[in-house]
Amino acid sequence: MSELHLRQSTLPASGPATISVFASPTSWIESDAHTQCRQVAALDGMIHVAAMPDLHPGKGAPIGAAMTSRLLYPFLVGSDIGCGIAVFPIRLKRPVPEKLAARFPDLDRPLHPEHDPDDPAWTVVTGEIPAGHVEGLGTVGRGNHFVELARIGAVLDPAHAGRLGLAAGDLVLVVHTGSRGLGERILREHTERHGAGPAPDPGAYLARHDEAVRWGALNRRLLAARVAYALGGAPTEPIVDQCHNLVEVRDGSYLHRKGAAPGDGRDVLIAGTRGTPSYLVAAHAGPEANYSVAHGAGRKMSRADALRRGRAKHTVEELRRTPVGSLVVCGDRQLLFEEAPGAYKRIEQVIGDLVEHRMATPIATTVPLVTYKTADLAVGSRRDERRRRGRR
DNA sequence: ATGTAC
Repeated sequence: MSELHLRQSTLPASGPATISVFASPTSWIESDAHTQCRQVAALDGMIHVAAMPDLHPGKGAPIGAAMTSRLLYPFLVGSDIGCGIAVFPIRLKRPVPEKLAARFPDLDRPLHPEHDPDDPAWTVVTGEIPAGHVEGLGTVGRGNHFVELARIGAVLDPAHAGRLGLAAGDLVLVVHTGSRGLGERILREHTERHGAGPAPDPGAYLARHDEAVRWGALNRRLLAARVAYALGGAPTEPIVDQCHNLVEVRDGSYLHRKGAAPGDGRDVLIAGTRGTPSYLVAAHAGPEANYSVAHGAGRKMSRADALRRGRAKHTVEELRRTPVGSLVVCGDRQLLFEEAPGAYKRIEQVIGDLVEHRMATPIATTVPLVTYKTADLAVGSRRDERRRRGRR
């Protein structure tokens, strides 16, 4: 009887490539995303498209998919090469969201080796900066990127959580960001010459891609260190750090992941939203899933729809103070609406689909306390006011 | 998701 649960829906593919969708029939997936999966499956050299339960339409290619091919297609990774989610343990004395939100540093302001040589966050940089790319280091970016202080909520696999050094109530920093301008430049330089076509010299693309992947991982460590110092903690090694936009050579073909995390025996944080928990899972996805799992709740609405509907439904204050009691640092009203929890699918449904298809086992949830999206104008003006009054 | 142009 479990056989039924193991089977995933299959979309008719126009070419020889196969498509598997790992979502239960009750999980709503926008039809444009299915269309994009068929378009990808029809590309020259495609072997198999695995769609995750957080599948949604992207720019040209679906987001939430793992795609194998005999040719390397840079656009199937996208511009944010190396984007991923890392989890860093942190110890703080009294985690009061209101106080900590005001202490988050400006993560839109880059750290520059020459302009900020004394910033303590540099201690996490031990080797060379990948590609020698110093622009934008230590910045979080926009869109769905964030840095979040969270506490471990439900512990669903105590033994596994224990091996990671986690117990209920512990604090972590969750960092979701990528390679900023570097990955964007790498894709643009390919697209200017070859459009959506495959890389004529896969090795040359892969060399630059690998640098962007390393840059993304370094950026997540820098961000965690910046925030840890600002909140009165200390930098730590990540206990989880998986990249969900990348390509790897596997079994002689190219496995492209776009909004899909490596799922072959690794621990992954699957992001919820800025008002719901996220799930730390042990991923064990097989070949049908292209060894991948979902990377987050997945957008339910386009940014335009979320903005339009959010404005009618929510006040800014509702979105800055979430249903789980956390605070969202975001001085950009539009981004606040675009990233509202209601613009995303229910994370429990996404995790449920992964569990049903035996692709992942939940370890623990992380519950947001403070999520940083972009500099809060109110905080800046309060600081200025204090300075004017001479209270340092 | 991005830097940059409108």
